[in-house]
Order: sequence, then C-alpha cells, then structure tokens
Amino acid sequence: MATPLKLHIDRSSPVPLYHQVVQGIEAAIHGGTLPAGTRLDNEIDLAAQLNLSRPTMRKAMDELVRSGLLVRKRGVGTQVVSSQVRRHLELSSLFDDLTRTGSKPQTEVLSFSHVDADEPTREALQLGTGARVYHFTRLRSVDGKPLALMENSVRDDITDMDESGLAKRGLYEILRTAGVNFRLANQRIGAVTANEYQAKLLGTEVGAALVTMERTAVDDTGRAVETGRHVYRADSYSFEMTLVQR
Amino acid sequence: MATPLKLHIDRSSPVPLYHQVVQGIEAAIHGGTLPAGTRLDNEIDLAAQLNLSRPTMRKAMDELVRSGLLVRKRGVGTQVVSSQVRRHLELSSLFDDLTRTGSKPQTEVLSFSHVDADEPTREALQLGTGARVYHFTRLRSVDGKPLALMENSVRDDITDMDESGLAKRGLYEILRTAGVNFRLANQRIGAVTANEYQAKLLGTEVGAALVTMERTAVDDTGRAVETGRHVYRADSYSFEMTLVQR
DNA sequence: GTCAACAGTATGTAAGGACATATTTACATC
DNA sequence: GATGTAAATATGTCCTTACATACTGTTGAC
Repeated sequence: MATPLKLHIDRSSPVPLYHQVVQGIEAAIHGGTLPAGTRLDNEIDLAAQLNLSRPTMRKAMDELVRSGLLVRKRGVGTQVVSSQVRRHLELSSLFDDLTRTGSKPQTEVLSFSHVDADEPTREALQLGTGARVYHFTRLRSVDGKPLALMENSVRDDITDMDESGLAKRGLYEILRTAGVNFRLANQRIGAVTANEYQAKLLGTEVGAALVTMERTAVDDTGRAVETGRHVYRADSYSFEMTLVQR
Repeated sequence: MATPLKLHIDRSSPVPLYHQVVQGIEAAIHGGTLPAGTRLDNEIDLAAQLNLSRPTMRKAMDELVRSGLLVRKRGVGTQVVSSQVRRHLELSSLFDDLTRTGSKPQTEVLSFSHVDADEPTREALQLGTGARVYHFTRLRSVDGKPLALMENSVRDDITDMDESGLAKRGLYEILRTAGVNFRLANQRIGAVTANEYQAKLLGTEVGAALVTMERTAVDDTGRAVETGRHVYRADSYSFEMTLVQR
C-alpha cells in the first residue's frame, strides 16, 4: 500500500472529476510526492478514497498512462514511471517504417562489443558503475543506398546478443522477441553537418546536412532498455508525424 | 444520416469489441468508404446498429479521435477528418516552448502580404484556385540571438491580420483568439545546410546545419488553417518528444 | 523436493442508465 | 423584422454492476 493520495476533489467545479484527478496526480508526480517507481493503490481503492466510481478513476489513469506518467500492468498494479515527461505526445515507429513501405532494408554491423558502460550510457540507462552493456554501430541501407548510421547501447541483462543476429533482424524486433514490451521513448531530433567518417559511410560529402536522433527507450517495467544516437542522410530521410491536440 | 456503417462485429473473437470497431472504421476511412468530411451517425444510433452499448462505441470513437481520424463536436456530431493519418501520435506545442521556459522571444516581421495562394499552398490548405491567403516571413530571436526563420501562409477567411499584430503575438495565439480550436497538425522534421540568405539572417555561416520543420495545422472543423516552413539553428534548437506506445 | 493446480489480486472489457452542456433551429414575442 | 427563448440534437460526464483475464504466490500432490 502506498500513501492514501490526498487529493481534493471539488464536485461543484466545472472541471470534470476525472480531469481533476489527472491534474492532482500530475502535480503530485512533478512535485515529488509520488517519486518515480511508486506503486499506486489499485483502481477500486483509489476510487473509494476519492469517492469516485471506478470508471471515472480509470479514465483519469488512462490519460496519465497515455501521457507516459504511469504504467499499468494487468494483475499487478500501477506504477509511476517518470517525473521528467513534460508533455503528452506520441509518435510513429521508427525504422520499421521501411519494411512497412515495402523497401528491403539491409544492415551492416560495423562494430560490436560487450563492454563496461561509460558514464553517459549509465546515466541514460540508469545503471550503476561497473554495469555492462552491448554496444554496437550499424549502417542501414535501402536498395544499396546508405541511409542511416546508428550507434546503440543495450543493457545486457535482457538477452544474449551477437553480431549475426543484428545483421538479420532489427534491434526492436530482437528485443521484443526477448520479451521486452516497450512503453515509451524519449527522443530528440536535430541536425548536424557530416564529418569525414559519416560522409564516407553514408556515401555523401563532408558538410552535407544530416538529421540526428537520440533516443532512450523504456519498457513496461520502467527500466531503460536501450539508448542510441542515429544520423540520417537529410536528402533521403525526415521525421513525419501527426500531432493531436487534447 | 450517413451510410449505416456496415461493420461485422465478432463477439466470440478475443479482440475487444471496441477495438474491432476502431479497426473497422479505420479500414473504412483508409479504404475510401468514409471519405474525409463524412458525417457519422450519432453515438447512440451507431451503437444500436452494431448492437453495442454506448460506452463501448464511445471508447472506440475516443481512440479514433485521439489518433486524428475523427473530429467530434459537442451538440453537432462526428466527422471524418483525413485519410492520410497513418499512425497515432501527438507532440508538444511548438514555439510556445520558449515563453514557457521563461525566455523572452522577439519577433521581427520580414515580409507580409495578402496574396493569391500559389499551387503548393492551395494544396496544403485545400483551397480552390483564386483563393487568397496571408503570407509572411518572420525571424524569431531569443535574448537577441536569432533562432528561427519562419515562413507561413494562413487562410484569410478567419480573421484580419496585420504586420504589427504578428510582431507582438505568436501566430497561434492570434488564431486562437480569433476562435480557432486546433485539433491536429502534420509535421515533417528534417535538415538542410544554410544558404546565404538564411545564414545572414540567422547570424551563422553558409553551410551550417539547420533543422527544418514543415507543418500544416487543422482545426476542429476539419479545415486546414495554416501551413508553414521553419528553419532553426541546429546549434540552439532541437525537437524533443516522448513517444508512448499503445 | 519439484511441479502443477488454485486462489487472490488487479487491471481489462462491457452493459445500461442518468443527467449535464454546447449548438443549432424553430418559434414566439416585442 | 429583429431578438430572445425554448426545443431538439449530439456529445460530455458520471455512476453501478458484472464478468474476463493476466499475474503472483501459496498450497498440495506426487
């Protein structure tokens, strides 16, 4: 059992009850009353504590789950994921796009190692000192044309990985097969100009525009599974998305 | 009244009923059975047609609204927005970010005109030949440092616009004040290298990396209100987002 | 001692009813 | 004829109830 979640619900307010709950829990998470990892009481108890029906409570939690603040697991319970998420958003999948559009992506593994995680990686994956990760770089091509240069680190307590598997299957496919259920990812998209190394591998010129993407993905248990930095040829790749206002 | 929406609901399927409805309507929209702009029957009738309860029907429509395929308006009805949206996603607001972080953005209006829309603009905003739009370019700076170069077109049947208003208030603020309720936007993020014009205005060098963003925004009535192309200095701007898996 | 069945727990799905509120349309009043 | 009000319509919110299903831990049989 966790804290009884002291929220004030004002039934005379024009603000819908479920939204009051959302705001209250959001505030509690951002304010530190509910630190990351906290287990909430079950829906029925929570509803009773606030004198709400379960559907109303559930609708509130639905929103919080969608916005990435909470994670639910059937038969288990609900947990606070992160207090970092600033805003509700979602986005399309990533390179799975390629296979969906019918193209046949090819992957060349440029390097592969099982090493002690360096400091930035440990921070991104929330690992302690001395933790080991798989670290590798890949070059992805479509129709023989190089498209993306990808550097990734994956925690090593999920599944064994090897070079040949990475060449045949996408990283996410491998991890999903290993039982990982991805729930959310933090991404940052920017731009750089190609250095000599990147230009050579991507078949373009030094100084050409590249799209960069850094990402850390979290699974349904709340642990950070994978972090990486990708660069794409700007002339053949861009991120397309549809944003929905709530 | 619209078409009675012939969907097959299999109550013995392990797929939840509401999700069967989502899939069915999604398919109908993508398949052209429900073209953009179609008015659906009201929730109660639809539920009755499929022998479902209203909450179940509503849950299905909730998802479709969230994914951007449908638009609901209280007291009015539900409408198909677009068949283009391929995937559920959302994202943070845009340059409002700046004011939220406490910075004081400044805007310089570089050009402003009320002109016949050119072909790409007409297509983006779904306007007929001869339609007129406001077209303008702005330079946004933070703490005196130029950050973004923005080119936009806005349909002219919403509100009168002028140069001085744009310098003082954000575009979205102006449009919202004019009664526009934004519902969704299509965005594409990429990269280019700065040309001479861009370099000069953004205070950087020719060949520097820039982040590009093209966007078309749609309001709750389903009409495309605004379209634009922005470029940002890559060394001081990137798009950060949290993706949530459903 | 190992493994399988079972009970407990928490979320997932679904139904049905009731009332609130925003929008539009039609009507009645001034 | 203009204006304000009321009815009709459709979505928004909320409650009660019921059963399904996934996961965990414990108990019991072999």
